[in-house]
Amino acid sequence: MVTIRDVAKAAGVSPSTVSRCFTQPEIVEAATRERVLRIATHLDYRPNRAARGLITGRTGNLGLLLPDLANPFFPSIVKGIQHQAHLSEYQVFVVDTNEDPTVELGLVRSLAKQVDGMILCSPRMRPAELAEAATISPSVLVHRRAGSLPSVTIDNGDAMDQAVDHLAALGHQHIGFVSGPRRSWSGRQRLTGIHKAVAAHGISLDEIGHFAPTFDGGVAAAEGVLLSGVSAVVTYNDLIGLGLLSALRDRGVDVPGDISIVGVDDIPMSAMVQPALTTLSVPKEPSGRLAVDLMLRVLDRPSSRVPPAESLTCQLIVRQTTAPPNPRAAKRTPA
Amino acid sequence: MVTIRDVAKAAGVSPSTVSRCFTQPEIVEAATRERVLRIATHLDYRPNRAARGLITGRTGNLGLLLPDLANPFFPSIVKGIQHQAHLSEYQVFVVDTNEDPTVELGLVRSLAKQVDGMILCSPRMRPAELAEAATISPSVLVHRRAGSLPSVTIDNGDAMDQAVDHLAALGHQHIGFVSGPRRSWSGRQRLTGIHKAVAAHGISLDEIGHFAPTFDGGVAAAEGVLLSGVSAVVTYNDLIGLGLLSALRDRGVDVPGDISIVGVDDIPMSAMVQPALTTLSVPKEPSGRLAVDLMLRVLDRPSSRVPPAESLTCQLIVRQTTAPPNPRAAKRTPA
DNA sequence: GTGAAAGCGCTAACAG
DNA sequence: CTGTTAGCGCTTTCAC
Repeated sequence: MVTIRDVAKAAGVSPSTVSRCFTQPEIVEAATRERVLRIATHLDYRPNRAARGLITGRTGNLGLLLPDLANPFFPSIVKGIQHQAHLSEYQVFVVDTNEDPTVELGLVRSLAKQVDGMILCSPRMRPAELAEAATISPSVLVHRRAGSLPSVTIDNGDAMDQAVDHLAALGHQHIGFVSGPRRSWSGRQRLTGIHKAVAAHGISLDEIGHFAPTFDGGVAAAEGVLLSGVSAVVTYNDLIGLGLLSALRDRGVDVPGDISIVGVDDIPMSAMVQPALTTLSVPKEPSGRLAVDLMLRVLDRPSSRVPPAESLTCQLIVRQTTAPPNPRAAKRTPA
Repeated sequence: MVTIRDVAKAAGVSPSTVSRCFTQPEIVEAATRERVLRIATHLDYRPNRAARGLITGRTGNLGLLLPDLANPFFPSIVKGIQHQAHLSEYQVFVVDTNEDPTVELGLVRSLAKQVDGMILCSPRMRPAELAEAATISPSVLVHRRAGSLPSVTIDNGDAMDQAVDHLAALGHQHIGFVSGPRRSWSGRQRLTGIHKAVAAHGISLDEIGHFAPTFDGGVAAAEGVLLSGVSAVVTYNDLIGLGLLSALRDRGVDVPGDISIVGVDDIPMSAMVQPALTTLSVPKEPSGRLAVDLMLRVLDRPSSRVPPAESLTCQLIVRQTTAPPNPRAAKRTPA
């Protein structure tokens, strides 16, 4: 392993000078800098970040906590985060909590020493725990807001507006919202959002159950949707929408003929399925990038008050699971 | 931040003793050990792994390189790797190369100092580069074999046997293999495997193009499949199979009525689509866990010759995209 | 503008 | 069994 001393010796300077060439290049004389850098390259010298971190207190690492990497919604976010982190020479530790809220805080603790900050993506822990996590390590929240912690979220209210506008324009008068996990921050946002949107249009809304945010959750929702007599639903996320779509078709219910479906997320699957799912596309890589930006800003001036919350807007993608309501369906739904 | 000295002072012992309590508990007297550990817990002391690494030369981190986290095949592997790594108190740096072979080696270099070893998952680099990577950091390969590097792969030959057995039993006489990236190690394995399998059954095989291992790649493959006149195909992976399925249906070709499809991987989507894709399920989390085991074994005794290559077997999952050949289809295919 | 010295938190000889 | 000493690779005062 080639150390800073090897470079120093080869360049005929002191280790301090070599160090400065990397950390504050401008304060070392151009000529020596060139020489040192050239020799460093030639020797394939790479600063040991752990050693550097020991003294600077900065590791150059970021931690990323997320509930389930196998949920197709998350990989794109991870990619966005990684991309942006690498631009600033940060590495990222990814930790999958397997949807278990009880391990989250412990993981933050065990990672704290090795990272400069944590990005908590859709964390399931309670607000008080979140506040504690932020105490342990500088944290930024993704897809959630809590206290005055920095966060990047999406505008769920606007998203619901778009969904309801679309459905109302198609002629739907009675729609449903298939909700996800009871404790999901986004879920609550979407629920209150759709209530408002629906009121503005003077159409009626049914809340349908709480279901796991998975394909199987959507399958389980089918019965409730049918019983409610709605002509269209917005689902908590695409996975539920896809499961619902599949279960409905299995029962001979036509989509969008009998029931329209709008999902949220725009996961890759939604475009691949037939009929392709109409959905609200939430910016994924951008969210990730923004989260890193926020993190870096926080790290740069820990005390100063940075804009703590960024909000991104979703985009409605009309595909094949939405259409005007079927008159027959209306008959099934006596007002 | 509480250091080893704080604990030492509070316990009335030297830092070395505290250190030993964590690294070699058995050599310190039971009574003192208890006391030290209790105080450490009470103070919420956690060893600084970077500082430890500086002297032991072991970081407690593993690096994981993979081509594309958004490919639904990889998340499960990552989960398996993480799970097993955490059991041994290892953290893992995940790096997504965006399918760019040219950056792989560089990433290995830049990560080398911060990890004890690298897990290279479906690496796209050339064998010589792979050898070089292994020089830089202890490496284990996943889904690829090269030289005598430790690796965990799947038995592609057996997988192709299973696929062809299934298709032959159904009565297919002329099948196709839709191949993926030209330089994929697994792809070559599967190709030679299916040639053998087909020969054993006395049925004929068409190789159809090289396509990107994506849904769109599968869409692009549809024309070639139709032109070839085969009554069934095995695709390089599920994503291609799914794209093909979709494109075929768009053209009014019935699956499995007119053409049967067998994929490889068993990604979540394959079970969710209608008709659900018959596929060869490759063990994903187990592969990941095994890779970590191998890594740890290598790290424990770097010199000794460990069993370098583990091979896992796939399991055929018969779903709805395979059926006996349609007589009409046979007409389209004059022998 | 550059070097010498000190020390980040920890472990590894080496004594005792 | 435990304490002392030295030093991992690096950055950072502080002199010069």
